[in-house]
Amino acid sequence: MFKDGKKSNHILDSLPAKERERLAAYLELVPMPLGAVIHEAGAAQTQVYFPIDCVVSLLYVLEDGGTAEVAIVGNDGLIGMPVITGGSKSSHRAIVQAAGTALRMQARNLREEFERAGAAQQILLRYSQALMMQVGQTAVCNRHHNLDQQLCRWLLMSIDRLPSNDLTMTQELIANMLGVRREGVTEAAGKLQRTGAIRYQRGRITVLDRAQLESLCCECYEAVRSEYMRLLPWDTTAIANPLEAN
Amino acid sequence: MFKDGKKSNHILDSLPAKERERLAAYLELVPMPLGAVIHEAGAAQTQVYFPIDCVVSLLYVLEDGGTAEVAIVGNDGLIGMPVITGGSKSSHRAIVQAAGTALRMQARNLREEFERAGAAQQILLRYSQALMMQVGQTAVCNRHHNLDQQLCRWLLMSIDRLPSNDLTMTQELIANMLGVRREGVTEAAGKLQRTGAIRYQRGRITVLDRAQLESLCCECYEAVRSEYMRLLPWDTTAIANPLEAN
DNA sequence: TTCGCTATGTGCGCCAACGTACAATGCGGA
DNA sequence: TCCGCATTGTACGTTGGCGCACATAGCGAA
Repeated sequence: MFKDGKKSNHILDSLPAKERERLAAYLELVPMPLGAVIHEAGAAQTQVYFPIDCVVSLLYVLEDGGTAEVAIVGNDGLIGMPVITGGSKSSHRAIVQAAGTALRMQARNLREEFERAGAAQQILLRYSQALMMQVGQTAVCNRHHNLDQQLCRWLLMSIDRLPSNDLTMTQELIANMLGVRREGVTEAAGKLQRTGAIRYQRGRITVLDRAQLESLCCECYEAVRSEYMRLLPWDTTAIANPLEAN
Repeated sequence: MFKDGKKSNHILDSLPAKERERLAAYLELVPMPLGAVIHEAGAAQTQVYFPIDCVVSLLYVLEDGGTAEVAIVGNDGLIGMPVITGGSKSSHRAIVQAAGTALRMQARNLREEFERAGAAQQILLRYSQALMMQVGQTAVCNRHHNLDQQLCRWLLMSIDRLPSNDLTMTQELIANMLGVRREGVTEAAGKLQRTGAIRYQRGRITVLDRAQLESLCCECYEAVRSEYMRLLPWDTTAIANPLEAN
């Protein structure tokens, strides 16, 4: 779905040629190393990032140090919505969960493009709705679904945004994202490995049987996926007139 | 905080006189009866609502009928963000949790005002950021905090958006909102009643000791409250130049 | 090769919330 | 006044995830 072989960002790809070229002048390809904190919670965001082949998590950090992921962003979106919405700061830490590259630009340049009220504005607004839905689904999933299901959802959402089926990620880090114990992840991942759905060795996870993950997963994965497809049909033929595509 | 004695909606109040008058022509005062479904999940939203003295919940309904609230909206916000963001439909059911009144207008009229790119656009975008933060905090809270804490948060958020400290609400309905068992709410509410924080009788809850609720509550309540204050300083003196108020 | 560190495996008691069942209570209408 | 129903109270076994403790196993540097 999000995985398309092309190394690009769907938000940028969806723009008409003129807008895309205008933004291209500001864009800079930057490496996104594993674990890098792209934006700290509460800090003003001066730059925005369009992931190409990396995955970034939006994480909330509690006073006691506990963490919980509220959303995953890959080449389907961008990091830096508060730049658009005007609040400038976010309450969430943006941290690189899978290394790769992204296109970066100054926040003010994106803000200017948004204010032109063209296709970019339309697409950015739709993305904000998609992101809101994803965050809401995280809330629902946290309430109602068990760790096994949530791990499947998380794995699927992650590899959907990456060029391969491999993740470089320890169980400890996955536990931080899901806001659960590391031992719980070990147990859930062990089940998946025994049934052949995944394989893992010391910080490297490979999804072997995607269909099995989908069948074990809760409905949240598909709900978010289909809402992203509805709101952001990044297939360029479908985006011709996004307003009709609702 | 949100509770100010005035019967009004903070989004509308924050608008400069010209914008407010322009919108006033489209606004219609409507009753919001308890339990009314203002918008069903997946249906196109043709009207938007600015609550005055009612509270509306955004609820996600799972395939098995389970529910979970993702956000609470009162006179601090509006129902109908998808109208602005362009997706038109929402995945959440909007249901009246506390009866009262709201101002209603046609979606297209709000959309037009948004497209003028004036103060209304700025405020609506900031509201979308505040709402996003609230939804994210629901996710975090669902993951890390127990029912006692969540009930306190829920009660505080609700009465903050109402003119009095009374709620007409059965424990059964609260359980639906929090996505937990009714018996669990009975137990948690029983504790609060024994310590004198609240009083309740058959579908009517009165908050007696707000400070006690705050002390029993998790950090999520205050985190959301302060983010709303930062993004939407609806005190008209503070809103004079919202862009500087970030 | 060996050592040291990081990652994973496993076991245990504990607790919050669950599902279920049923009792008690109070409000409103006949 | 009394009945019926919605609401609240209580109990009991089950379960998923927690906190803790410690064992095992790979990988990389010396």
